[in-house]
This record gives sequence, structure tokens and C-alpha cells, in this order.
Amino acid sequence: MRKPTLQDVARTAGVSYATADRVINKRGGVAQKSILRVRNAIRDLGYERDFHAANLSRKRHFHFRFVLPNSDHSFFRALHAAVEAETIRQRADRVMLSVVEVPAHDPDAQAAALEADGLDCDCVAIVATEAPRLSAAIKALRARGVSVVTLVGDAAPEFRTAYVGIDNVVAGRMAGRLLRMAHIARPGLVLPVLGALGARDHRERLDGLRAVIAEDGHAIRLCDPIIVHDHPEAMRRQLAQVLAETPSISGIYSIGAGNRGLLDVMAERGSSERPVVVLHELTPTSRTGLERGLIDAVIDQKPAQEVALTIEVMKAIVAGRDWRATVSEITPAIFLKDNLPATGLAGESA
Amino acid sequence: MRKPTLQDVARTAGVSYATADRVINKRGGVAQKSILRVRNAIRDLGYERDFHAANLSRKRHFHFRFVLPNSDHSFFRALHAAVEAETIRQRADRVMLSVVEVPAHDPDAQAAALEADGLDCDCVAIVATEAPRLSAAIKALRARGVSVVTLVGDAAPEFRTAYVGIDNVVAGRMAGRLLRMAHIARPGLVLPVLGALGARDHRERLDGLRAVIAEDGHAIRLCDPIIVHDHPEAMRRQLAQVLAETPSISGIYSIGAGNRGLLDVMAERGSSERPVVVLHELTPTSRTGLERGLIDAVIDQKPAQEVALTIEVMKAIVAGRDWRATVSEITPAIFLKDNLPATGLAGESA
DNA sequence: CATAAAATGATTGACGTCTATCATTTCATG
DNA sequence: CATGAAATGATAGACGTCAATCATTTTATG
Repeated sequence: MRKPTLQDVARTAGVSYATADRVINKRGGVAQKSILRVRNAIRDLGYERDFHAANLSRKRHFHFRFVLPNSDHSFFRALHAAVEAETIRQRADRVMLSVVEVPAHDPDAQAAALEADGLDCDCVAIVATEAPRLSAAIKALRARGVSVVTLVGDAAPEFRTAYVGIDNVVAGRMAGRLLRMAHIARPGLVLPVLGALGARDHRERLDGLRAVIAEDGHAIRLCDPIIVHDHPEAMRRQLAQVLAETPSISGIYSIGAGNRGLLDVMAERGSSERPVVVLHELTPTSRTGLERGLIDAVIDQKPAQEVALTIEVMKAIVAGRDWRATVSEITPAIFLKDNLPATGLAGESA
Repeated sequence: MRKPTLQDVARTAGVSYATADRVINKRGGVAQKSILRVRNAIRDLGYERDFHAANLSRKRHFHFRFVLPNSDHSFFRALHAAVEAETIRQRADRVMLSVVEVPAHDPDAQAAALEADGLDCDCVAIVATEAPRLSAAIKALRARGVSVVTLVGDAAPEFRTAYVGIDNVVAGRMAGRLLRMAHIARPGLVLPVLGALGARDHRERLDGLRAVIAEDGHAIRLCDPIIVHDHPEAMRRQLAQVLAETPSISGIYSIGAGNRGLLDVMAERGSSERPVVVLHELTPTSRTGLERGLIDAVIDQKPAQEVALTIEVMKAIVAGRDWRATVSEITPAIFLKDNLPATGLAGESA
């Protein structure tokens, strides 16, 4: 009844432990017929290697490095915190995590970080910004045998091994869908608020929004987006101005950061008079906004889960397993006033 | 630089391995001052016991049993599938999972299942239905040293050790919030559709809905709920009738199952003419409904995650750890047409 | 059939922990 | 200071695997 060991396999295959070991560890020098007998025994017994014992014996340990933006935006802090949290639990599995901080949205700094180290770790995860120099750095790392996983932001699809993150077009579509629900049987005017114009993820979200709104036919129109550079101050100023100029705005989709400014503007209005607001990332700010009824919905990419999943993918990569089996894509979550998770990291791991 | 072992701890504490071992395994017979020295060494070195090596040595293995409804409702099948999926990965951690099926909503059968076995397993998880007999069975099991975890459905809060599942009041509130979003600047009439009247989870969801709708003031009214006993046929018949009698119904909240019937009724209408629909659990049926635009939102309790979390809690319980540290509550998810996860089990694990 | 090459068996010492046993040292107490 | 109890040390075998060595058997080849 107990779990079979390699000893059991060897016995039922009629070979020695050494031969069975040669087979499962592909050491070579084994006759074809012996290989088959061992394989059959493995199948018949339902043998599975005890990975923990194996790792113990191998004294294998991995070093994974996270290259994260040093931005003080809440989302990135949450990412950072998630890595810290995982550091502890992963230690039990013999994997060490370390974090390098680089200036946000600075591909050159990112590339420099990859070029600087890379020798002393087995796999790198990076919040990437698209740029030729970064692509080159990723390619070079890969040539040195260090795989790169992008998370949250993707880059160099030909060279990085995997991407963990949400589909930003989907995220934009979700926002559009919510805004459509809020405009049933009435016309509307929706204002998209962009962070950076160049950022691909922001463009994708905008595309998603446009697609879903277009499907609605004619009742909802879109304003020209305003660009606030992820800054609360710019958000406050520009948003107040646009709302004053165009009082018919009935919905806002804030695609990037700087939402503290948005909350301020909403707080100045009667809550029944304000437009419907959808924005991104569950942060202390957006949480407050929901609780106070200043905004309606938050689309969240679950940073803790993203980090956990990234680590699983990295493990699969360095173990030579097919990491695609591991990737259950990150589905963005929707938070309303009523389903806010308990404070603390909502680190649903598992 | 490598992870310290108990040998290292003993050395820096200036005691023998045996004494360090006596301390961390609480075997007694150690002088207070030695205990302190070992504790300090553990702290200074940041020693953490290698659980895998420990389990290997102990040849500890656990047997957890799931008592699940044998209902063929998709949700329960998903639960069942999630347990199967976990069975494989948990084997690596020396825990065996087994499933017992009992008739749905039958507390006596549930109690019988608990009374029958219970001897050959270390912890039981059960989708519970409230009833005195079941409470007694859970109490008896506990007396025999077998902890019971309820999942999805709770019962006997005094006797079961933990509950893993969603807060159904929250779920109802979420539905209410979505329906409010769909009634901005227009009046509405919302029809709640109940499964069983007696089921506590359904009552709680209805309470949540009522609370949020009431906060809205006056614009939205609630119809008297109809009760369809989770049956597609009853759903189809009754729903068609009520909608015919009361054409002003602008929103539907289906609290239980039988939603195939609901889809049929919606399909007969023009998609622009139908009420807004919110229902529960992402199943093939509800998925189809979203894809075809027959319904608007699905509130899902993520069965795969519930199962994974249940197992974590059970592990913590039998290991004598504080399982409360493990429980990150299950936050219900919202699915729209646009964020449907790839088919297959959306098993976001570990 | 002799010989080399290939395949196999047997065994050993790790890895970090648990559990147990037995010998030795330290301590309090009369 | 003698005595027994308490505390400590030392050590060994297991858990399931890896990695290596060396001896032995089987097989192919001329």
C-alpha cells in the first residue's frame, strides 16, 4: 500500500537498483530490453520519484533573481512584498530568491542589471519594458544558459522563455464591459485616462476598451484620452478641467496609475453625480475609493499570484520540465466595494 | 552561505546534536539554560527545519478524506475534479487523498459517511448541510481525534475545526452591486431566483442582495423570489411565466443552480430586450451563457482554489500548526464575457 | 574460442532529520 | 563526599535518492 520506491521498481523489473537508477537518471550504458523492463515496472507500480529525497541527495539549490522597478507605486510595492513573502516559503524547497531594483520604465537600467549579474543565478524574472537594448541583454543571458521570464510587462518575445502576467487587451475589454453594464438603456460618454502614451500595456488596454465599446453600437461614445503620466497631480488638474469642459462625461476608465488624484476629483462631487469609474490594481488608494463609494470597480492582476506563478514557471524551466504545463494564465480579477479581501497581502498561494 | 542544519545549530550553541534535537522536538530532559542557548543559536543562524528531510525520516504520511455530494451539478463535478487533480501533486508531499460520495443535501447520509470510516484517515473535509445528526457525527469524530473541515457548505461551527468557502452574504452583495451598476439613472425591478428555500447559503445570498439594493434608496425594487429547486425545467417554466406576467423585470439574480433553463428563456428574447442577469458558478452552462451574451456576470467561488486551500488547512491542522495563518479567505471572483479563463480546470495552484 | 566491449550488480557515503540506546558527566541532597 | 537523579554526549540505523566506484557477468566480434 505504501508508495513504491526505486528499490521496488528494480525488484519487480528483475534488475539491480543500480540499473534502475541508470534508467531513470539517463546515465546510459543500459541494454534496451532492461530499459523497457524498468519502464514497465515503473508503469505497473505507478512509481513516482520522490523529488524531496532526490533534491536532498543532490543538494540542489536554485537562485532566482527578480529585477523589479524601484518605483514607489503601490502596485510595485505589492509585487516586491509578494517576492519577500515567497522568499520564506521557497527556502523550504531549496530555492533562494533575490531582488534587484532598477529605475522604472528604464530599459537601459534593466539591461544593465541583466548584464551585471546573471552569473550567480539560475533564472531571472524581470518586469520588462520593450527596447532593443533589453532584448539584446536577454538574448545574451540566454546564450549564457540563464533563462529569462518576463512578468507584468513583456519584452523580447523571441528571447525570453516565458511571460507571466495578464492579457492587457482582456483587461481593457473587462473595463469596457463594466462600463457598458453601467450604460444600459442610456447614452454615455466615456473618458479614457492614459498613463504613458508609449507603454504597450496601456495601448492594449485602450484597444480592448475600444473594441467592446464599439460592439455596443452607438449609445456610448469615447472621448479622446487624456494623458496624466501616472501622476496624481496631473490627474487631478487635467481631469478636473476635462470634466468641467465636458459635463456629459458619464464614465471614466483610468488605465494607469496616479489615481489618488482621481479620487480627489470624485470626492468633490456628490456621489450620485459622479461618472462611473473603473480603474486598475487594488492598492490602498483604490481600496479606499471603493470603500468610500468614489469609484465603482477595480481590475486587479493579483501580484501575489503573479509572483507565485512566476516562481513555479522558473522551477519548471530549470528542472527541464515543460513549463507550459504549469502556466495557468492569470485572469484579472474584479473588485467591487463588497468583495474586498481582508487587508494584508491577499496572497492566495498554494 | 548555505542553509544551516541542526548540526550547525548544535555547534554554535555549544551543545551536542542530541541536545539540540531534544530541544526542537520537545523531548524534554533538557536544562533551561541549554534550551535558551539552542533557541538563541536558532535565531542567530536563522535556522529552519528542513521539513522534507524531516518527513522523509519520519515516514509520515497523511490520509485526508473528502466527503462530496454525488450530484451531477457541474459545480460539484468541478469540485470532484479539483480533488483528483490535487491527489497527484499532493502525493509528492506524502499526503493521500480519497473521496467518498454521498447523496447531495442529505445530512443523514453525510453523517453516516463520517461514522463509517474516520478511523483510517487523519482529517476529513465535507461539503456540509446543517442538521443535528451531522453535528453529532462531527463531534464524535473530533472526540476520536479526527478533525473535520467544512467546505463550500458549513455546519456545526462549534465542532468542525475550520470552514473553507466564500462568505455568501458577500456573494449576494456583489450580485446586488452589479445589478445596481446596471440600473444607474433608471428604475428597475429585480427578480431573485432561489434554489432551495431552506438552504442557508441561498438565504444568505438573498440577504446580501437585499442589503445592497436597499442602500440604493428607491430606484430598484425587488420582486418576491421564485423557487425553482435547482431544476432547469422548473426554472424554465416559472421564469417564463413570471417574465410574461411582469414585463418590467429588468434584472435577475439566480442564486442557485438550474441555469440551463434560464439560458433557454433568455435565448428566446432579443439580447437587447432581456433583463440583466447575474448568476453563480462558472460551469459549461454559465460559460456558454456569457459567450453568447445571454447573461452578464457570473460569481464564482473558484472550486479548485477551495480544494487547494482546504488541503493546506488540513495539513496545518494535523501538523499542529495554526491553520488560521494559512487561511487566506476565498474571495468570490467575477467573470464577464471577456475574462473567461482558458478551458480546462482553471486550477491556479500553488 | 579468445578477447574486448558492453552491461549489470553490489556497495558506499552523502543529504538533513528522526528515534533510539547507552555511556558519561553534572548536579542537588543528605 | 557518596549517591541517585538529571542532563548531556556519542553514535547508529533508517528514510529515498544521487553519484560514484569496482567487480562481475553477458554479449558481440574476429
